[in-house]
Amino acid sequence: MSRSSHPDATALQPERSRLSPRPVKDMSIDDVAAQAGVSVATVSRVLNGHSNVRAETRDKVLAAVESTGYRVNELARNLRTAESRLLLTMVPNFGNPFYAEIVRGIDSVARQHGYFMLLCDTGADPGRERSYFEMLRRRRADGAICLDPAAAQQALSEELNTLPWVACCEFDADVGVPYVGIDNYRAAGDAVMHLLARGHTRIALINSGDGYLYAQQRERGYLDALHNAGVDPDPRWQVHLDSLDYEAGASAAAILMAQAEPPTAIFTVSDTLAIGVVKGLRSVGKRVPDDVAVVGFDDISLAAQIDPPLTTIAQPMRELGETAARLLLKRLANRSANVPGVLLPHRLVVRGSA
Amino acid sequence: MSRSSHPDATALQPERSRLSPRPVKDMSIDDVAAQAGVSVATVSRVLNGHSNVRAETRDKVLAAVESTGYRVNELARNLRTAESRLLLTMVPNFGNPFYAEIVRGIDSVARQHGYFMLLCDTGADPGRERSYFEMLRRRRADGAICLDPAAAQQALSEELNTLPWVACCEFDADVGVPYVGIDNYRAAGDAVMHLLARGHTRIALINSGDGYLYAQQRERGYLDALHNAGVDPDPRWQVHLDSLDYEAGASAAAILMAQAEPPTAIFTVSDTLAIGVVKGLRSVGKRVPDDVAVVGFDDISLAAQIDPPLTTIAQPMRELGETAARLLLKRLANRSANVPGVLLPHRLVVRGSA
DNA sequence: TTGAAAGCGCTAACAC
DNA sequence: GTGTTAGCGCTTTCAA
Repeated sequence: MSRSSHPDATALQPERSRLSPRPVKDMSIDDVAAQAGVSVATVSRVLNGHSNVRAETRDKVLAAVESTGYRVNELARNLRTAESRLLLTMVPNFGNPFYAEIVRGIDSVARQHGYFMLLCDTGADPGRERSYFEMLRRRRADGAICLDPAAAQQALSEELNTLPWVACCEFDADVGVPYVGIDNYRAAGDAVMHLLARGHTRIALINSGDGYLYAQQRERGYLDALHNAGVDPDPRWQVHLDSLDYEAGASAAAILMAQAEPPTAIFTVSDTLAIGVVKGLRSVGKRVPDDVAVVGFDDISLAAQIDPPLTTIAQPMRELGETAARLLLKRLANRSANVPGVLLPHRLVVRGSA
Repeated sequence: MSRSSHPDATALQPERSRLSPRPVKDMSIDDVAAQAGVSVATVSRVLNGHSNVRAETRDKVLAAVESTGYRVNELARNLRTAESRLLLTMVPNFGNPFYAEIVRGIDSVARQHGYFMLLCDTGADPGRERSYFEMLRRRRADGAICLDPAAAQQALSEELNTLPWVACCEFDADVGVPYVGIDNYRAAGDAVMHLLARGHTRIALINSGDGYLYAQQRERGYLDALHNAGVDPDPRWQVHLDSLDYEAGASAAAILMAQAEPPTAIFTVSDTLAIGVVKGLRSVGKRVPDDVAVVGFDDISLAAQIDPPLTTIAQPMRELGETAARLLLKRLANRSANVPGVLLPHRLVVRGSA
């Protein structure tokens, strides 16, 4: 039986008033039962909001709970009900502000359904990632949402398929794991077409490592958009970075501009990178957007704050998180439910940088 | 007899790799014991690395674990050992990059000691905060680290004292809860003295809400530093904000500059605010630092990236987190241990903005 | 409407 | 070194 279908037990356990002293030892359900003069079964029923309890009995139990300062031991409850009510969220790097809003979306849906969310920083390390999936196998968590790159690929070769998890942002539609994300190919195309429409043809791409599926998809979107416009992309303008942080973007931009024929526009697969690019450009004396236009990706809250404000592809981060959580919950509720993959819309946000 | 050892079981599960068949049903320690021809106690000993097991027996058990695909059920283990091995970390807002590195520090120490860390976003809401403390009482978590403002104050009036938690960054030394933080009073003084040394006397303070202890401490540091220099602080230059985000800083700066006698320097209690201030200043045509100098607080990684790079007070964020985790672990190991309060050093980092 | 009792899967005495 | 067994604190049949 789902606990969330009943009134929250918290409501039945009011904060202890200052008048009633703290229990000397930990109270168990037996103590409450003894105190109320009923059986433990009845206490349990009251705690879980079952209706088949006489009002008078319920009051006795509640009074006993109050006077003993009893708190349910969820360790015991979890064992009995065989669920931990914990959801894992795996992110490659929670210092990256892109994830913050997604995680909020997940958290809010999880809480609404009586789950807690455990945020796990994997450092995009498959080893750590696996250690978190291991938590699922050990019943420490009921399910997981993975924003990490490696998992989707590993799911092909391992029995990760059978575990209750969903992919968010990073996904492989062929792998049989429920997912939510955006159409990275088209989003990248939109960014490039915006730059083309502004008259740019020497358009660089600053990408993350190839380990990321989205990196591959956005690269194809970039290349195809260029081809469709009859522009021949210069391979020297495509750079892959291991890191998404500001510094990485800054130095990549400086290196790009040191070329004989430097690009006049830079498309970057993340806003954090783009912010670094703007700084890097400035450090070599280039103005944005006059000398070089910059387009980012994600639309983190910072994007509108920098100088110049960043033109970028907005991802619906909150919805991404909420949707991921809903898919997972659906899967948890019914293990054999056919949970779909879903693609959410992106949006080009034009600001000052391009 | 375990069904997965039957050849047919594999054939019935085509989606799994044929190399390592997974169990059809969940294996328990009894299944492993049966498979290995030993008792459950022996299996438990092997699993927990006890030394008093014959090597030969150990191998038998390990082989049985392998062949059954057994995973320990930590729900059961937790009930038996009466610990969840989960630590809570409560932050008012995990979108704020200031917390990211602290949380990393906590996480790394926790993991080293076999604990998982659950990150909780309280939104600085005492209600949500209490619901997390409630998790402690219900044995869902073993201990907590709180970076939230309200807890310290509440600890005075409630029996929060008796719960296993430590305060980080936001603390009240009088409250009897172990804590780690910096000397906010002196740090603010250092920032103001730097500005004074640069010749400023019209120095504004953009502070957060009074609910934050650090806000009060930094305000006193600011006021006293000014007094000590014989400067009379203009009350119109002290603003309190509900929010720490970029927008809040931007509009506060604009309003400050609209005064008849606007300040020539702004000290801000957080880098995020300071970044907003720089943008707000720019939007009303003021140059930084030529027209107005800006000093931030925290030294988040972004601080060095913006234009101009931010002068700020650096907090040792990683160490703050690591120390908090160690204090908590110490308290958990020995409930009656006398866990101290600790103050870590801050540092003025001079960059371009002041 | 209530109670008695059987476990959930594990660890740790205690016995051999 | 290894096995037997008694719980950990709860939920949930099943009977009354």
